Amino acid sequence: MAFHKHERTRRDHATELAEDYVEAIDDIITREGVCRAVDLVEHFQVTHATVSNAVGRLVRDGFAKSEPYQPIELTAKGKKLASKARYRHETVKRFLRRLGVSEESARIDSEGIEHHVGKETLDAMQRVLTEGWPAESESDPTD
Amino acid sequence: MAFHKHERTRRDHATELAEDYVEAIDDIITREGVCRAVDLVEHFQVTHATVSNAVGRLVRDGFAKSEPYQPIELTAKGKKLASKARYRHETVKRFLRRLGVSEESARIDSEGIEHHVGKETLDAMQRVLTEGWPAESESDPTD
DNA sequence: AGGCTAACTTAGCCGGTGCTAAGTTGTCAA
DNA sequence: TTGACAACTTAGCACCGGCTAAGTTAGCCT
Repeated sequence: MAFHKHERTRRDHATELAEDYVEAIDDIITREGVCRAVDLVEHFQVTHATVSNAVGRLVRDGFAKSEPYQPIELTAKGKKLASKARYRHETVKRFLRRLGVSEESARIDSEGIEHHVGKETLDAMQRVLTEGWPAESESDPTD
Repeated sequence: MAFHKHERTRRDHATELAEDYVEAIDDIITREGVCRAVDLVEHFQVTHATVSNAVGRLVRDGFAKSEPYQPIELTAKGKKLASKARYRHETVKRFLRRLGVSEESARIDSEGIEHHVGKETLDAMQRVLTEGWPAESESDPTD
């Protein structure tokens, strides 16, 4: 076990914003061709100043490239993080839909949940989506 | 819908720490009789100063009572939040276990996830725990 | 060319959550 | 009783992620 009891949760928080941003940037580039700061302002409903700071951190951490007044681009590292985040996001959301949760709730909850889902949980959700629900068992799981 | 696209997630973050703390305090009181700051230091693996700050915020926000060098107590409001948090935590964790996730992963992931689970999702998880998996359906959910 | 407007940046503030270092208080044992 | 140690608080720092206000730049229209 590489983490203390709560270290994972704290580490998640540190990268949450970065994940949300690269995911949004990637989506916007796909949809619009390029991503401007103003698109992120719209998407996250925050001010230009906030976006500017956040993008600055992305650049500092090697996730994005940004020249003043130019569209924002993702580095290879950023693209990789974006696709991982989107996969998680989509999987969680589709799983919640399958669980019977409404589109609206699934959208909202999956945004919060996606950052806290480890590989094992994600795989279990994916398995449900491709193979259906696990067998009912009354007692002691073995793992 | 009362929330902007990302407002819920942001609002969740604001209360996360409070929830984690009241939940821990409640657990420790149940287990040990009283809860001292040093117990929280141990539990969260942070310094005394950090705990002191955090408890100060709990007191300020009406969740806890604290006199210097005395055990920490929860207000009615704090107890209510604690039991709500614990219910969510337990439900999420048991649900993950049922999904086939290991004890270790369920423990870690449920800590992160519990704060982002809305009523509808929580109810759906609870339903699985009491009534088993929902029916398989191939197409268009209606809600 | 000049000027307007929208987009963007920068500076400075706040609160939250972490830290270290230093000071205070309570308690127990000698 | 007093001295040592553990528990706790306080002060001060840093970073994050919001904000407002003010300044800068790009692009377009006349």
